[in-house]
Amino acid sequence: MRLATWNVNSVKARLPRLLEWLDEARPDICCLQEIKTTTALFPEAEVNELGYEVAAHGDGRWNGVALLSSVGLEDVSPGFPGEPSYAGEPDETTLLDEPGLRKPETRAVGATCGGIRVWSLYAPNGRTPESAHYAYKLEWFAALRAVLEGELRLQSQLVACGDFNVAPTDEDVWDPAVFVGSTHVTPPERQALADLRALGLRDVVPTPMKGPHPFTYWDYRAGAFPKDMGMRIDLVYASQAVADRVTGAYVDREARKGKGPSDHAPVVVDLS
DNA sequence: ATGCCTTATTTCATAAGA
Repeated sequence: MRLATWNVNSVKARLPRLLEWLDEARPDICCLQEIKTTTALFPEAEVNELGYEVAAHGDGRWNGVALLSSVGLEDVSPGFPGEPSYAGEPDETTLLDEPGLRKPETRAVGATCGGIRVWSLYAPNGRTPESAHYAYKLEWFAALRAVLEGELRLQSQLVACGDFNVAPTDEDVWDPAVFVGSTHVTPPERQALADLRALGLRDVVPTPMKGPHPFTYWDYRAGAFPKDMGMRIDLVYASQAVADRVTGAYVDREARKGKGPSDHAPVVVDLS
């Protein structure tokens, strides 16, 4: 079985690249992040053509996640219980469940696919450590941890993957000096990842197809990709039972090349 | 060659990304 996760940075803008990649890499389960469209406007028919069922969860311009599966898609969960809402100042665009109660952003979708509980996750960015967005990011990880802890009691086959927006170690950024004082590398963010691993989740570190670091993201600007100025922020956190099945994992950096790429590359994991 | 930002929307400017 082949599992993949990819922050596509708009499923509409990336549709030709996405379809081409799915056809070539043939993952059985594919987690997508930053679809940047609504659930209703997800290009479901095009993906169905390739043999995938779709669970999309998006609300418009920002964020949005999806799960594609050719091995079944059951017990779909758009978002998770206790998922916090952004804690900053609301404005006229803020989505409300009811007056005064904000809806969570569309950052998680879970489903059971081929006997594995799978989560496609897009963690908040955090912006700056002083920002309300940063506190929200840490709250979001804490709420996620609680949900995964509960699910792991019932389901040994589980994988939480996606864009975690945290580089686990200094080895996972191209130049740690550049990130001093920035989000993605602070001790509390790294502790949030450590708290997930403490549940028994294993970081499935992929092989970089070139260079020493398995980076998954390179900024569009300043020629970051050809210079390999990247970060490893797209992660596959697998339960021990899934980790025991891993036969290989790699970053498909070919997908970051050429015309109209996402700024993230897919992470591909093969399971026995 | 891997090649110097991109996306959707409140569009001819802005906010956000990490």
